[in-house]
Amino acid sequence: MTTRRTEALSRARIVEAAVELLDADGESGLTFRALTQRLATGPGAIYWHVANKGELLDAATETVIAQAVDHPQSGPRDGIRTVALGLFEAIDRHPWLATQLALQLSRSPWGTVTPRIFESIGRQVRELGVPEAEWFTATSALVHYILGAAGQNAANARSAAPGADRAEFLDAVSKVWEALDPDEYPFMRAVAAQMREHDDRAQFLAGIDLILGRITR
Amino acid sequence: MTTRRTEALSRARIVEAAVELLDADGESGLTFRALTQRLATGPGAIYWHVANKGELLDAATETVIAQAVDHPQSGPRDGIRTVALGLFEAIDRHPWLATQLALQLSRSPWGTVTPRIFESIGRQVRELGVPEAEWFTATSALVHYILGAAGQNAANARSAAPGADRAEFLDAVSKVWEALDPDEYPFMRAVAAQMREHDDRAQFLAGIDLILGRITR
DNA sequence: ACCTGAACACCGTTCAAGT
DNA sequence: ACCTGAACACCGTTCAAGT
Repeated sequence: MTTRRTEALSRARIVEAAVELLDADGESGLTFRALTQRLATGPGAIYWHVANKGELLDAATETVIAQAVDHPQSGPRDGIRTVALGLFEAIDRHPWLATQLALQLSRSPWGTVTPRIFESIGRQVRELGVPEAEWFTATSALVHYILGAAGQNAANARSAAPGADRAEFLDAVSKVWEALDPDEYPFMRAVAAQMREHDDRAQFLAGIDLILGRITR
Repeated sequence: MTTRRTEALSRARIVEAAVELLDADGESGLTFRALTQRLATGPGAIYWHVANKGELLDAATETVIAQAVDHPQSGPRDGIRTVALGLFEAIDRHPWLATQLALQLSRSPWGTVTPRIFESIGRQVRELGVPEAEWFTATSALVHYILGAAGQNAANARSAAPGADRAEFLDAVSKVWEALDPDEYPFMRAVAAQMREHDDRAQFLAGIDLILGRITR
């Protein structure tokens, strides 16, 4: 579906098209051929506005994540919950974010998005009254949990049979875990039952509260 | 450097060569051309033993991670520390593991490695006396922290100037953080100083202890 | 059963040329 | 300054053919 070009090409338009492709077809959906077709142009035009594919991916991530990390002012505890849920929802809506953020987090030097997330959480950890020596550690624990758990949730949502409802899907996951070798996987089996009465957001927030509880004792 | 072929090709030999390529040149170093050259064979031969590149990557990950998750028996608290440090070291030695594990964790259904890690940690969480309702949440928090923090450490280690020593590198990171905009990044700046007297393993284990709850809670 | 290697479809990126 | 599009180097994968 080639969109007829109405306005001049721009970095913003290119990034916007990239996000659309990623949302529609996942990471493998973003190619320069698909992009040139959608923008009715040639690869050279895109390279005029964007250095390479990595930069494009970073820009797409930044655009989509920006709103989620805006600092709230409801107090540190709810503030952390709000940012965490914002990231959770963003990743749920754009599953490719999970991979992208994981990659950025394990890259050095960091890009622009990751420090923003750290800053947003870290600032509130500080306000929580955590001793200074633990600021970085506590913030790391929260950020890694948020991004990791949200990514896992998105993967689950993505793999659920399109027509099937949630209960069916959770039941299926639960069955897979229960089918594991009882000698090798006693824990996974024990926890499989919990899968059935599982509310993603509630479960996710329970994790946040658990970590918050430990870091504030 | 083409290794002269002395024994017949096998899945094990292929996976071994894949690990060597990944260790030497990172994720981009593993290509079927490099693999065929190193094994002195053609692509068809490899496809006889391995379904596709994804399966090869999974097998490489599994080989290298297997030892780290072997269950210890020193009691749950030290057991978790041992497994965590084992994963930390494995990721430190094979930095491509960080990306690979993150990808596997945000894939559904899970492969073979991720459930093993969950099982290994989860089993000990249970022994710790954590209430049943929190088993999954606490285990998730630990696993995501372990993999995320270890990945970050590996990225740091990888990007340190080859000749430079650790102190120099940490100083450089610290300077980058201190150079951030004071209005937008007060937290990152405040935490930058801690970077200078930073022991990776100690810092990593402090995170584990923080999530576990200090001492006995 | 196992291996060979040419060929295919597709990718990111470049660049001389146009406006 | 911005865009075009053919061309390049490289990728994972296939498959008819050999042993």
